[in-house]
Amino acid sequence: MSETGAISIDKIRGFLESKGVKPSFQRLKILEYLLKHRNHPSVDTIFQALGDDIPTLSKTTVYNTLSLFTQKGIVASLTVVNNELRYDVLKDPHAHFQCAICSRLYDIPLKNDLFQTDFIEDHQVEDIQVTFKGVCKNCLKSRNVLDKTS
Amino acid sequence: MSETGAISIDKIRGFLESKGVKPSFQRLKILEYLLKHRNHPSVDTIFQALGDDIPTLSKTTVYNTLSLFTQKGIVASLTVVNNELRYDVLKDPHAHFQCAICSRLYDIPLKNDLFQTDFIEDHQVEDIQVTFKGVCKNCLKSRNVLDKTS
DNA sequence: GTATCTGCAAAACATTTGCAATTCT
DNA sequence: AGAATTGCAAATGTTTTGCAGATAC
Repeated sequence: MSETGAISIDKIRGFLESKGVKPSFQRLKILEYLLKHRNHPSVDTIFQALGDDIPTLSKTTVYNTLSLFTQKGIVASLTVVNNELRYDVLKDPHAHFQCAICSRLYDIPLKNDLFQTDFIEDHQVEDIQVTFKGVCKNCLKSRNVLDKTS
Repeated sequence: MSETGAISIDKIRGFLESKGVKPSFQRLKILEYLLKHRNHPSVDTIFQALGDDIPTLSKTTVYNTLSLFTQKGIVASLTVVNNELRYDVLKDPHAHFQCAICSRLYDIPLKNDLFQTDFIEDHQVEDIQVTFKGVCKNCLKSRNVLDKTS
């Protein structure tokens, strides 16, 4: 497993405090999880994953914490997959690619300057979400295998 | 009310048949509604609106029909607003602008050629959704009024 | 007459809300 | 003790499923 975002609990605590959020154990663990797993987890995924560390954890707390984080600009809830909220730690603006087959979400860097606009058609733009849908490289590979064998 | 897409029932019937969908009364009415109201209605909106024409209509049928249409590539379900599915008749690729205040959805034409790509990072792209979020011109106006009076 | 389509009722989910118990200082 | 946080249980809202009745060819 990739441990890309291995950040110390102390740094996370400091970060939360700097954002005006009291760093409770639950909040620390949830943010740590989000930083470690950059695959846009759902509330349920987070809840399941933290169950081992925090046996008394309630799903309500996960909901509460994520909406607090959203308010404070720490995470963003994004384009819904299968009617459930997915969360993303805020970082450089990027697009998402969602596979129609395995429904995995990938991050796509956005180099294009289309997204520098502050106004479109008199509307004031504050956020941009770009989602590509299609078949991801993994599923393309499996599909090719099938094509060959059939 | 704008009646932009006034298309005859016969044309709609022919279109459905060409897509391999049997043109039942319910299906005709639902597609007619989608063509006439290009404001990304929710299942409930469609259900309410057609209640007059089809008193026996069931919400299940609206769900069934829309997922059939989605399968057949006639409509696309899109980025969820307030956790409900919204539907769009397929037409030229375009972006959406969602107002954070009144939560209205606007269509934004996409002229940029960023979206001609068939592949990004080895993924095969079949659909692109671009959603801008912010404050729409109407709400900007009201906000300005408030600013002046306060 | 058989396939398909429709629609009611119930079930399955995700999310929110009310409130009591817990924790922190 | 007082304020904030947590978590259970119930409520809400959307979507799905099972199945019986209606409809179409």
